[in-house]
Amino acid sequence: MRAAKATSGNLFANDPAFEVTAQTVSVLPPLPLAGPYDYLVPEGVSVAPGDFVEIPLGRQTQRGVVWGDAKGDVDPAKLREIFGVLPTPPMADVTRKFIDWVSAYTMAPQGAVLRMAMSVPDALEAPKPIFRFTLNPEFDATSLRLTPPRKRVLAFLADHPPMEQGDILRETGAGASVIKGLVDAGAVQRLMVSPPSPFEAPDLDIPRPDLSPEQNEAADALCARLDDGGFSCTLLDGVTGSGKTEVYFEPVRAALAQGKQVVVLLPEIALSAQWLQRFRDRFGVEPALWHSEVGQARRRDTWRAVADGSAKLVVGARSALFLPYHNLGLIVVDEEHEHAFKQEDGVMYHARDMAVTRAHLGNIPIVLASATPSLETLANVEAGRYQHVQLGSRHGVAVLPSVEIIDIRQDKPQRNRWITPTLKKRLAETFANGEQAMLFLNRRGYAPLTLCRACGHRFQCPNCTAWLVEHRAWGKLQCHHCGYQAKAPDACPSCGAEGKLAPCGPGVERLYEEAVETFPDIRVEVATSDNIMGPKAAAQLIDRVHNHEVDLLIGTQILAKGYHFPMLTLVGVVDADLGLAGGDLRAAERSYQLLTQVAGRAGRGDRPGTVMLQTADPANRVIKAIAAGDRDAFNEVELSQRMTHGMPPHGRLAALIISGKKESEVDEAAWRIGRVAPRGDGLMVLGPAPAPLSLLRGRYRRRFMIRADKSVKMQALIHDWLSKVKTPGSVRVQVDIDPYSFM
DNA sequence: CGATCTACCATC
DNA sequence: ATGGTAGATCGC
Repeated sequence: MRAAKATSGNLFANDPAFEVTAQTVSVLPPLPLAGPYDYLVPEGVSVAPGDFVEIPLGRQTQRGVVWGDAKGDVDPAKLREIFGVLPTPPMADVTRKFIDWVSAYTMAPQGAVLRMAMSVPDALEAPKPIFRFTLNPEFDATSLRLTPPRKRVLAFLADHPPMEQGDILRETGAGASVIKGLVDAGAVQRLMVSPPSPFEAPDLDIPRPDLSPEQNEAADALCARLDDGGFSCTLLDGVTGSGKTEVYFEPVRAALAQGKQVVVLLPEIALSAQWLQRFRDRFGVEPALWHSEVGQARRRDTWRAVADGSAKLVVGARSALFLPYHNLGLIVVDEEHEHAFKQEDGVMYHARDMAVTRAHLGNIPIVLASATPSLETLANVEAGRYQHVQLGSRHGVAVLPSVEIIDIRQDKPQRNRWITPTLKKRLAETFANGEQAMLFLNRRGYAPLTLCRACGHRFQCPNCTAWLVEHRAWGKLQCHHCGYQAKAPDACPSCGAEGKLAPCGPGVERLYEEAVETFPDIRVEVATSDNIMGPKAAAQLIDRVHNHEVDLLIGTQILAKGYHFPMLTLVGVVDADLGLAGGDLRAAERSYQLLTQVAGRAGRGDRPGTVMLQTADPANRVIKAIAAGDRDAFNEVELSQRMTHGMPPHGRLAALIISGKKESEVDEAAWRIGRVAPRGDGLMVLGPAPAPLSLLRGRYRRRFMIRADKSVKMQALIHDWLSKVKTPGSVRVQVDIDPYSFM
């Protein structure tokens, strides 16, 4: 506990109804309560907003953050005293404002948002001190019995700064008892020091790498935004391979040179080993990483180092936005169009949008980078709210791949085969030239559906409205929504027929089988989230492809990320139509982005690349736009379609998800909510409808969709709506502002 | 009829 | 989140 500071005012001082002498404050614990609670501050202790405090709550001890003045809306007799102030640097004002803003926007309780900023309870404890040893200058050595180990230790300490025990032992070969003996004798002093930050300061003297004139111009433009000071949002827009990363490293360096902290948000950071290498090359150190795979102790150290300002550079997934920055000077959101930035459970927020708000509140610049910017961001550029920095050409000599369309209705693969004759021929040529190829199919497992040819039985997940996917490698049937697994049976569980179970449709495992059969002499590897787990596996795979130990890489969307394989010249998209169906608002946009990213894998070295799209609908506007390489045309059509339907970015969307274990209760609650649905101009409420996954993880689900004009106050509207209905506790009502998933 | 389970409610 | 409480359900 920290010692008391000077005392500040008293809230009830000017209210004659209360004779309260003690200071009172409101404290927010990281719990989904309605809001902060009021507490008394003990005599002699003073707290300020942002302080981390320990408080009694019910019969337990909780931690929370002093949020501000007491609200005074509860009986003063109920107030309890704060236990004390924790030895943690106080949370910055801007962080608290940000949490309030996110809470108001997402309609999640403030405490639920705070929980994301206090995700490491251990970090609030004082860090464990470490001990260092040095010579005692006042010690009279004449009476000391000098053994050889003692001599070595004393000599070592004489020409070194204070050292930790482990280092001394290693360097001198002495035992721990030698040091203890010297300390007891008074010859050596034990100093208690706070542990050094585990994060080295970035090296700002590494010169700017050789950038193209265009890259230099873009980098200077971004640095200028930083020099201007204040909030700005800039879209860094460049095709894959144009060197966006190296460009935004320059404003990062500039912000660091101002002594500020910087955060770079990446989607699926765990797999970006190549990005980290580029980072190391530019800044000479490891950044502070923040994502779900960082271990407990490292998390704690990182949280602390961010809070005390010693971690200057944070690279992380969306949750890194909620770290307790001390002095944040720049935010970068790379691959800003990625849907992985949208959190779909707990507090439902879009990290890119929240990042823009965070920059706004902090009065600092933010850079959004993408080769395929989201329509939302493009609309903001068009409206003049965001600035636009464009990188037109690929860096170095690489040229953009040519895109060819294969009409699978004309150019048919054999039965239960998925590679068309044309693609097969091109693959053969590629291997003959000693080059590499990639087949992209966004479907894990062997086959997406298994059915019985005798009785028509289909294997369905017991917890979800979804088919079980066969994973032949594991001998399992698996649900991709809830993780349910069952052993793949030989006989049909419905009719008992043996050997009648048939896989339907392709997955990457099945494609692998076909590839090996078709090209027996080439080396094929499969890459999906099932076998590439964590950064090490990803790095190893990248090495094997780089060293040309792999000729053909087959995989799902984890291959779409920005890996750089110079010898990869052919990309085959096995089913370009996947993801276009489904009636999802962003299906076309997402498909365009994904296929463009995949196409960007081809021909990044000095050899030109080719992308072949297999489709049953060559006239589709998404397919045509990719083939033509015409992003603007695609976006224009897509934006005008959204406009006519009042969809984002022109209008606003929200979803209500009503779920529970008992279907009848869920239906009842959904019906009652639907009965009092708001109506009005510029507003449309659809529902209740069974969600596409009407049963998910054992919970029945119904959905409402609210579409509103920009002028409608969506949150207030939903708040009023839901306050009119009381739903039983067994039914959960979730609000999803700006939904991305329509399942 | 007491033991156990569960829905609901409050926590400053 | 977490722990308490008042009914509901369970077991004998």
